[in-house]
This record gives sequence, C-alpha cells and structure tokens, in this order.
Amino acid sequence: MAYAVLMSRVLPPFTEPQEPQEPVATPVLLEIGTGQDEPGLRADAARNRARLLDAAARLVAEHGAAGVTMEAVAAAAQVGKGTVFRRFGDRTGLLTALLDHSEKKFQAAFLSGEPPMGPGASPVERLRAFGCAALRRAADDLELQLAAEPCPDRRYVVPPRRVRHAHVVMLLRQAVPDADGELLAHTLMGYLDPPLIHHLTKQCRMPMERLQAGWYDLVARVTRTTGE
Amino acid sequence: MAYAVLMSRVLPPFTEPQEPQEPVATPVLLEIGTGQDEPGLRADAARNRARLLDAAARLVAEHGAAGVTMEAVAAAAQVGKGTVFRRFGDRTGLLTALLDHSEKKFQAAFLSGEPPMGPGASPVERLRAFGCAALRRAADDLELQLAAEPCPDRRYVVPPRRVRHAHVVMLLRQAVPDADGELLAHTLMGYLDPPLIHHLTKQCRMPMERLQAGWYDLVARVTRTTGE
DNA sequence: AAATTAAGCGGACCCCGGTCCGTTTCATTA
DNA sequence: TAATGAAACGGACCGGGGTCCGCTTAATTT
Repeated sequence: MAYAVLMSRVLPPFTEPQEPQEPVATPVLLEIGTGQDEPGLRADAARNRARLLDAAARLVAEHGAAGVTMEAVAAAAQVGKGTVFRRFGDRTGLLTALLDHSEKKFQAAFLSGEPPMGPGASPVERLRAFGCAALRRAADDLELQLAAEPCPDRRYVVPPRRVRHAHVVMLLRQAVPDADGELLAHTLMGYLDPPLIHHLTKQCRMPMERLQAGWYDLVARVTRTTGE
Repeated sequence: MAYAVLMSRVLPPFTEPQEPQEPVATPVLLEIGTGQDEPGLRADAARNRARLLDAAARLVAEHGAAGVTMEAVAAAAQVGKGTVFRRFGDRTGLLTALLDHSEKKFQAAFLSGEPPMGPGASPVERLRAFGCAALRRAADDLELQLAAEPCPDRRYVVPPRRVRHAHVVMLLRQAVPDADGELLAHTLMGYLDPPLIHHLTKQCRMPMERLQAGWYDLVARVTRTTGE
C-alpha cells in the first residue's frame, strides 16, 4: 500500500511498526509530532493544505465529523480529491491533522510545561495530572477524537499515542522502577482512550468526576501508593 | 440506522446502550450470548445462514480475514448479497458469528467451568486464570478477532465484551469491595484487548510469557494483593 | 386445499474511501 | 529567461459496505 510512503512524507522521521521499539529518550520525543505547518512544501501544496484544513474544519462545524467526506472536503476547498489523499494519506490522517494543534499544546504541557504536569513534580503527581488533562482533552471534541480513531492495527502505532505512551513509561520507570513499565503504561493509557471515555460519559452517563476519581485510584493502585 | 433493528433480531433480548446498565446478575448472563443456531428462523433462512457461515469460514481459511467480502461470501454461499446483511447486520456481525462458537465455550468456562477459572476458586485466582485464558484466546485466530473488531462507538456495547466485563466486575466486587469495580474492570479488560495483544506480540515481538506476567502483576496491583 | 401474510430473498443501486495516471505547475539550474 | 525534472494536481475509476424495494416462499389460518 502506498499509505506508508505517503505518511512518511506527512510524518517525517518515524520508524516502521515492525522493529521492537526501544524506549525512546525524552528529548527525542518532541520531534515525533505530526507537524502542523509542514515545512518544505511547495508553495501551491502549502496553500492547498491550508485550504483543505480550513474546509474540513468548516464541515465539522456545520455537519459534524460524519459530514467530513473526502470528496466534500476536496470540493469545499476547490481542490481535486487526489490532492486530499496525497496530503493527508487517508481520512484518519486528515482528521488527525485537524486535532494536531491542540495535541501539540497538550504534549508541550506534559513534556515541558509547569508542574504538576510538567517536570518538577513527583512522578505520581505528574501521572495524576496527566490523566486529568487527558480526560479533559478527550471530553472536549470527543466526536472528532472518535472519528479520528485509526483502524485497530494502527492504533498503537500512531505518533500522538506513542508520545503519550513513552511519557507514561518514563514516569512509571521513576515511580515503580521494578515493574514492567511498557505494559503498565498501556494499561493506564487504556483508561484514557477516547472511545472508552465516550462510552462511559455518553452511553453510560457517568459524570466526569467519577472518571477522574477512578483515575486517581488507578494510579494509586498501579504505583502502590496511597490515594494521598 | 436499521442496524439496531436487525441486531435485535440477531441478539434477541438485549437492552439498549443508552440506559446506565445496572450490574447484571450472574444467571442472566448466559442469555446474552449471540446464539449460534438462531431459533425461530424460517427453514430457508436457517439453511442459508448455515451456508453463509460455512462459506465465510472457507473464505477465511483460503484468503484470510481480508478475503471475507460480503459479496464474496454471498456468492460462495449461492445467496443474494442482501441476505447476508439481513442475517448478520453487517460485516462485523458476520465475523462475530464466526467466532461465536469458541466465545461461547470461553464464557462457559469462566461462568460455570472448573476452578481456577470457574466458581470455587478465590476471586483473585479466578481473575488471574481469566486473563490467561483471554490472552490465549486472543492469540489464537488473532486475525479474525482483529477483523471482527467493531467500530469505536460499538466496542463497549457488543455482547461478548459486556459479558466479560460483567464477570470481571463481579470478581472485583468480591476482591476489592470498596473500589469502583465498573471502572477497574474496564482497565483490566483493556489489557486483554485483541488489538493491543496484536500490537505487543506481532508488532513489538513480545513473548506471551511477558504478557502473562504483566497480567499477574496488574491483577496484584489492582487488587492490592501480593503476587503470590 | 386455498387463502393470507409475514418473513425472506436478491440484485440493482448508492456512497464513500482509496488508487492511478496523464497533465500542469513550481523551483532550480544553466 | 529558457529548459528541465521533480512535485503536485485532478478527476476518472475501482471495489466494497450498506440500502431498497418489488418479487417469492414458507408457515398459518379457515
């Protein structure tokens, strides 16, 4: 499939899913993100990219995420359909690009922002804060996050997820050095997955407070600390 | 969408996703399953159903799950395409039906089988055994399980998942009565999700032993017990 | 056995994601 | 500024999921 090739242009330096994925050192992380403005793009390409994102955002606002059809976006941006795919790879890529700006801010917050999320606080405090922020982030434009969900076998390979995962692994290594941080991190991240948040808040009508309390409790159990 | 209507025929007595989902008592659970033989089906319908499942299984064997096209199945079963959709609702439904038999056996094992999975063992022991079995089950025909993965907003609503979830909730209620069993159960189940198993074992080449050890550790932490 | 009717049937049809490839446009080099 | 090659473009095209609706058939009733 040409998908990988296209994505390698969209998401520049990114290892293939195959290799065993050594734990990534923190400073490298910042380079993994999607890259909103996409440097090194020909003038017309850059312009079309902007028009496409603009059109897509308009469509979301007007008809919800379901209204974001590749053809519709192309038409609204006065651009050929092929162009949309060339630029974003596939529908998920487009939707992800739409979320990229806020995702970047989120990443900045936990990678290098103020405590308690950023460096300076204790690992457990940072984990707690991270979860709250992630819950909040998932709750805002849940619809888009849901629509941007990649197909099952890409889910764990997508850059934003890897960044978050690596970060949680790092915190867990500090908080519980003797545990299998990789696996525990997956468990914790599972709690924060948009589809689950959606199920609990929308389909089961759970209040966010309960989810947050659940997160605190989970962190406490996993790190074998007390709640306070 | 007519989907829900169709499914209500395929999965007879099943509450809508909307209501807050009260904890289901154990004896009821057995009725939730998909129902392989589908009683109350007209003779021709039952015959076609069987032919379709047969054809689908053949296609999986020959061309992998990706080869299971609704049209292909219909053709192989000498049946109209509409018939496939009438019977199984959608592709996911068909694939799920294909897994139904083994899923039923799995359910029987943890609901009423021998200890340590079935009743008789302690809740923590049952949890540990449950996870191992689930891991094993996910590892066998991973491909089919992956292909049968429902779209994100159905994921937590699908009968097999609800059965497992309810069961884990029950065990957690016994093991850690003061915790939020609903939420903890989701966390534990997340660890056992086929896409994650696939990612870890296939894309990251992790050995199953590590996953299993991870499960034991997770159960221990969540229930605040020691490993042994 | 004939009549009735609800369930089932099938395939034409629509929509949408994704691909392909001949044409156009930008940037670079001469 | 003309030539050249790579990158971008666009829309015809394809395949597959899902729907629709007029027709058929199995079960039931009289």
